[in-house]
Amino acid sequence: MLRSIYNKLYLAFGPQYWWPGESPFEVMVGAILTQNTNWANVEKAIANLKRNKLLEARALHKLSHKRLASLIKPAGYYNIKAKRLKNFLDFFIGCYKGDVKSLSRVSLEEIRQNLLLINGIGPETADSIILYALNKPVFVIDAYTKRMLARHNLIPENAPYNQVQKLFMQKLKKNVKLFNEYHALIVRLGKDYCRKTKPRCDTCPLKNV
DNA sequence: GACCAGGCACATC
DNA sequence: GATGTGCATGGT
Repeated sequence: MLRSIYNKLYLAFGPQYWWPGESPFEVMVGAILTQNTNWANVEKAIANLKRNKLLEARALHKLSHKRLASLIKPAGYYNIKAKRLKNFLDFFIGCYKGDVKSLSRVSLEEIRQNLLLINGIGPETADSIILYALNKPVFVIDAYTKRMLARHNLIPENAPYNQVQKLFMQKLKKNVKLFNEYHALIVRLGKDYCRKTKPRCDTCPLKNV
């Protein structure tokens, strides 16, 4: 079932070329900034950082809370996200010197555990970083994923993150490319068809699933 | 003007 | 363990 959903989505939408970011560090920052926020707003915040040449771990870490918050303002929740970025950078620089390669050497399980200890990084943000910045095979679950499965009666509306994740990871081959594309396709589906209100089920590629 | 967006932590019961 | 609330901008 999950495989045939993937096939239908890929057929309908084609490759999505995720994550929309130029470097692993940009992906990490974007993963935090996009929490409960429209991606277009995140892009504005990231553009502000780029314009000031601050899309780099140490440079970002040095900023005052006030400065960082004002730069990421378009992404919303800017005070709390400034703290969350700082918390992540404390870890990333403190333990790995802000070096993606050294973080990548650690096992998926250990990275995930450590990311989840950071205040402000929950399962979706951790898994997005692991999959899209570090290219390790973990499946990212988000609101769209749950909504899609719930609307097809494959999970209850309020199914917990880990349970839904297990569903995908047990049924699919643990493959970075597949996990990358699948989650991106679900987001695409969610934006175009599986919205919270006014879903467009009549023309949805999963209409007969 | 209401509603929503690629969550998460924390308070309260 | 479940349920509710704050955090905030910008597009539809």
